[in-house]
Amino acid sequence: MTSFPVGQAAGAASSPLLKNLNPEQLAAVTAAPEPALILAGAGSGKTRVLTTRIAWLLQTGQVSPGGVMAVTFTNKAAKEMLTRLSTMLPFNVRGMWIGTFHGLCNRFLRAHWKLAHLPQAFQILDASDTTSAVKRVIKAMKLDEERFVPKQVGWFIAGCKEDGLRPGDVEVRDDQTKKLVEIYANYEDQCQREGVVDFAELMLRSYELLRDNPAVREHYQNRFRHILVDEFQDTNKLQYAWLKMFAPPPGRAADSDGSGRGTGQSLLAVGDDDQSIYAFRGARVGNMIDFEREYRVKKVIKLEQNYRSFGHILDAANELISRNSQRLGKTLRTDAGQGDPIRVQEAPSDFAEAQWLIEEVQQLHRGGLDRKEIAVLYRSNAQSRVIESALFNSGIPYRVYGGLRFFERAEVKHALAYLRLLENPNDDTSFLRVVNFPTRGIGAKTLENLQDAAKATGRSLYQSVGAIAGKGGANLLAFTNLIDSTRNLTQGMTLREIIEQVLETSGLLDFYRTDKDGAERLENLDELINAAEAFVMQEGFGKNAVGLPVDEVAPGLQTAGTPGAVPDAETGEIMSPLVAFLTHASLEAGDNQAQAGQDAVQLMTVHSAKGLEFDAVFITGLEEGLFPHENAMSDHDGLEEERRLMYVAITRARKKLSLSFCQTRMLHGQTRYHIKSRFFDELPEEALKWLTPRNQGFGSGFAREYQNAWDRGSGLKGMVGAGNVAKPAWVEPPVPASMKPKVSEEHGGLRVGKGVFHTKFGEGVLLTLEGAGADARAQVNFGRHGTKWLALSVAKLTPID
DNA sequence: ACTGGTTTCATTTTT
DNA sequence: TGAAACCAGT
Repeated sequence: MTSFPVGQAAGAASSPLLKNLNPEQLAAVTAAPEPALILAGAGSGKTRVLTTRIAWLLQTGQVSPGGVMAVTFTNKAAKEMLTRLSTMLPFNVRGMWIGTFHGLCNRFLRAHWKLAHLPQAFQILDASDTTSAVKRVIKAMKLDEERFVPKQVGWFIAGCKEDGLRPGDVEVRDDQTKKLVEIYANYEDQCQREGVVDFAELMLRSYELLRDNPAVREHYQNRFRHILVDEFQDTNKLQYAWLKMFAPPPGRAADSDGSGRGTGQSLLAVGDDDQSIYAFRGARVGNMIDFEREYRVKKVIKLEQNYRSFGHILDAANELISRNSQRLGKTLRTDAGQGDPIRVQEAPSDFAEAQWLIEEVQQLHRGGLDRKEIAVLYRSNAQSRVIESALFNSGIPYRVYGGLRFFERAEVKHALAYLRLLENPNDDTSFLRVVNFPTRGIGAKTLENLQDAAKATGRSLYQSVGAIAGKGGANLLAFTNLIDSTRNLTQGMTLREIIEQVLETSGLLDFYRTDKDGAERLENLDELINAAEAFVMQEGFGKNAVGLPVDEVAPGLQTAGTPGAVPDAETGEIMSPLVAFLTHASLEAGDNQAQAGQDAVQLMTVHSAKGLEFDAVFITGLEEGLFPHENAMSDHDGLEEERRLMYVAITRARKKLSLSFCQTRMLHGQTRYHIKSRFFDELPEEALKWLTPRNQGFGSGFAREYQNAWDRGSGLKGMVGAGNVAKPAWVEPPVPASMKPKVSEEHGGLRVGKGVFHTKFGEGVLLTLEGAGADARAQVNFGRHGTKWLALSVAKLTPID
């Protein structure tokens, strides 16, 4: 692909794509194909710039769809990018490499599972799976769980991985670390044995694969001419290193030709150092400065024109953030005028604050503002309780963000565990999760014996069941038989049928049908079936979570035409819809908010508000010790991060911003006295309008009045909350029948129900035929080898009689 | 296996 | 304060 002088590209200037972009946005969109850093302020049209650039690159022929990689952090951001792109481009964008870091790593590892030393159907552990896996390791090592708290050990391991360290690489200074590293090593073995990977492993494994396989690395370096990274300030060390594998900086050893010129890709990093609020989970703002230096970025493009907020709000944000010392430097501006001043409320107590909030919300709503355009932000989740209670008692619909997501619900996880065991019975995490749920008389003692037996032989729990047949083994045997027979029973079934069958034979349905409050759980299990159905429809089976444009997979990998499927080069085997769905479930935990459609006030932490915007925003609990949080106040960096957090909070507001704080607050069961947040002193006085007299003392009549009104304060007991059944966000309108995967009875002499022969798997029975042409795929039961999906363009299947 | 009482802990979180 | 985890007793 030739890169011609940009900006002057024929027709580019007149392209309707570039209309209405401001000069900075235009510069970013049409930047030359070389490393670039874009400092994108809040509300500066960052996503628009990213998507327009991709569209422009494609439209001007500078790159083909397969040559673009765009990385985000959240599924939401990735989805948004895809949606916007699909309206700008005349072709299906699904096949492009646009996704989250983890999603793309997954694609990559599925395509190269052999090189990655993983089973093709490897499963992904979510956070809670990881913790319980770690817990098992600690137990097996007979270590003190007080000293080695599973969750913390999990963080340690993730931390190591995010620094690119394997157990052997960790520097051991003390006994504690030494033990931790041992746990890490054993945990690794266990995961490998069970064929599972955690989130950090997805990243590290694909990084190592690229690092250790020059041919693969070069292939991808040649392929991806344009790499775009969103929210670059949130990248950790490993993610940055991973990006470098695809686009090595000039003059490094990783250079494919050793010329010292780099490999000619254009790596475009978009970020905002002022919105870096995830240092506590390993994000390195420093990556931005490193990037600028290592890639010899010629010019940093700053997007400072804000299209979201009125002047007072931006003034406040600018003034506040200017107090931070370590900044790349950027000042937001707007053409929108000053707007309303920022209202500030001092309340005598947290109850009073909530009550004031209610009045304000009602007034705004009466004034014509949708409730969903009103957000109440707080620093920590615990603060939501009082506010929820007040809203509930006033009958104002509200929605709390955070909390359990759909695929994290216990009943859903149980169902998924059974499904995983069908695919991989050696998944001990899933085995332990459901071996005695619903209860089948398998107690702790039995399981301990089983685990001992498994440890002694280095086999999985499932494989060790026979070994302890004597002691309590009968029930265990019944369980493995249940799994095996369900597996046989579901051969050849559709995903929907498999799940229905599993729910039934596992006893889950019966259990919840008799459980007194199982109704909601049954609904969620029903929703799981719907989700699976929607998944199959939308993805068209076979692609899915993998979504690799098959003609561009990797050197030496022959692939079928199914968009997204990644068949094995030798056998043509593709992921089954079940594996694809399980992958989807771990990679995208689903929505965590109930009643998405309703017009309700939005309650969330400042962290989860990042990236969102509302007409009216309330930032509550602005007290020293809470916001900024006391745990962050000890060091300079911590305080600066709190300030950035406040900056993020302020810049969420479009029209109206209100700040509030309390003199007293119920915290950990005790009434605590606070002074107002130092952030008030860092905001421009002209932009603020104090609703209460400044510096009011404690216990004033004003205070007592509210206090009395709220002392009887009704708790949350018996309240139903804002809806119970999570509606998964991925369920979209039903797909017309014409778009459903084509099912046929016959293909090139193959007939459903007849025998077939495969060079590797031998004889089998053809169960299903789907799709046509290069897309055609078949499901075959090979008996001993199990049931497999095959891409017919790769797999050599011959009919037999 | 289930229950009810006791203890412990409390910042932010996506994948 | 309140939840979640843990433990002891039936």
